[in-house]
Amino acid sequence: MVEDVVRTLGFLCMGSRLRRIGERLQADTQQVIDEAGLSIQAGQYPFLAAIDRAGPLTIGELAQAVGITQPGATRTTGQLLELGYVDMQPAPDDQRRRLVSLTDKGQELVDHSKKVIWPRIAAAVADLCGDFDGPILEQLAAIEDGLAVAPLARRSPVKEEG
Amino acid sequence: MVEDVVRTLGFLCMGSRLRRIGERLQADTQQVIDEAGLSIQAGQYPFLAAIDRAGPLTIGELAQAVGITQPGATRTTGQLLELGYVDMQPAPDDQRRRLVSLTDKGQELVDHSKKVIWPRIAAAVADLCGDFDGPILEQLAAIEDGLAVAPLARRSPVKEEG
DNA sequence: ATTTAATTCATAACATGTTATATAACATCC
DNA sequence: GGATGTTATATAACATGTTATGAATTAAAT
Repeated sequence: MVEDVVRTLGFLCMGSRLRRIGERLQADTQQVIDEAGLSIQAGQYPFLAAIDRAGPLTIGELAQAVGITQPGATRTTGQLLELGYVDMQPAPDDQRRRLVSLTDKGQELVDHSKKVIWPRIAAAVADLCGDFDGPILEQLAAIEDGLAVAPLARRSPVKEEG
Repeated sequence: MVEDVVRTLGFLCMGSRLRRIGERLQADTQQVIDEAGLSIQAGQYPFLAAIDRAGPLTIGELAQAVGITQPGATRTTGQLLELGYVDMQPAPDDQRRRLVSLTDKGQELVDHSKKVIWPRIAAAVADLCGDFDGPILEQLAAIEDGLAVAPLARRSPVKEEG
């Protein structure tokens, strides 16, 4: 059995490790979704949830809401259009913006998911994470806030001045 | 300003969120590496570190060590070969296995990184994460162990039996 | 008012993960 | 000891993130 270096190296490989765990969690989440017979990707859910919460959003707002870049939001929105879960139309006051809204089918999926799938996923993840003393969600929030305040490159830099 | 749904939804979007933070951390790490004038990708470091710690490893062992699948290990090893940091030769006893070892150039990079870059990155990440009460590395270990014991789909499932 | 700059989304090219599958080498079993 | 299965790696196809850049529309400026 080979040593898990990412784990061994601790803070040094924190980025790789978070990504790795995130990918694993999302794959597991996908399994729950698939077992429920829903045809949607785990990564597409936050888009629907964002529109459900805030009403129709533009591509740029969706990107912000789910925390990815605009081209990623464009692509996923295109997929959701194909699937018939969202509709898109130019904003009346600004032809550059595209307002993305839920279709009836999309709203139904969201409503059903809120009742059946999302609580189950949240409970399973809480079961996985929540039993430890430190409240991990708050820690993640603090990390995100910390990164916004100062990126790694500005933290504990090598002393360059005398 | 648009609400950050991934953050708002908490445990439900834990996978997306960990991935997102991991990507951000790795991008930041890359910046530190670039500023130090080293020509290597952040994601390639764990491979070199694994060989440095354990001695020559096969492709499969590397995949295990860094926690990705074998095709990913094959690709990254190919890149490290191109860069001249590793060398590859068939295992003497089993021609299917390829033993990947550090070249002199690779060993120099590792030695230099251990002195100059890695401590800096680890310190910066610790600065970012370490100040909160819960020891996040232990929590991540517990999450990984928990996933190995039972995937999400087997946690808090919908009651199907009576 | 026409030119210039800024904004919004789309698209291309790339990075790096995945799954599925092919190929070569080793192991096993009558 | 040759057929059959298993294992290790490579490769193809895909998923989903990124950066860089182009096209259309709006805003600003002289």
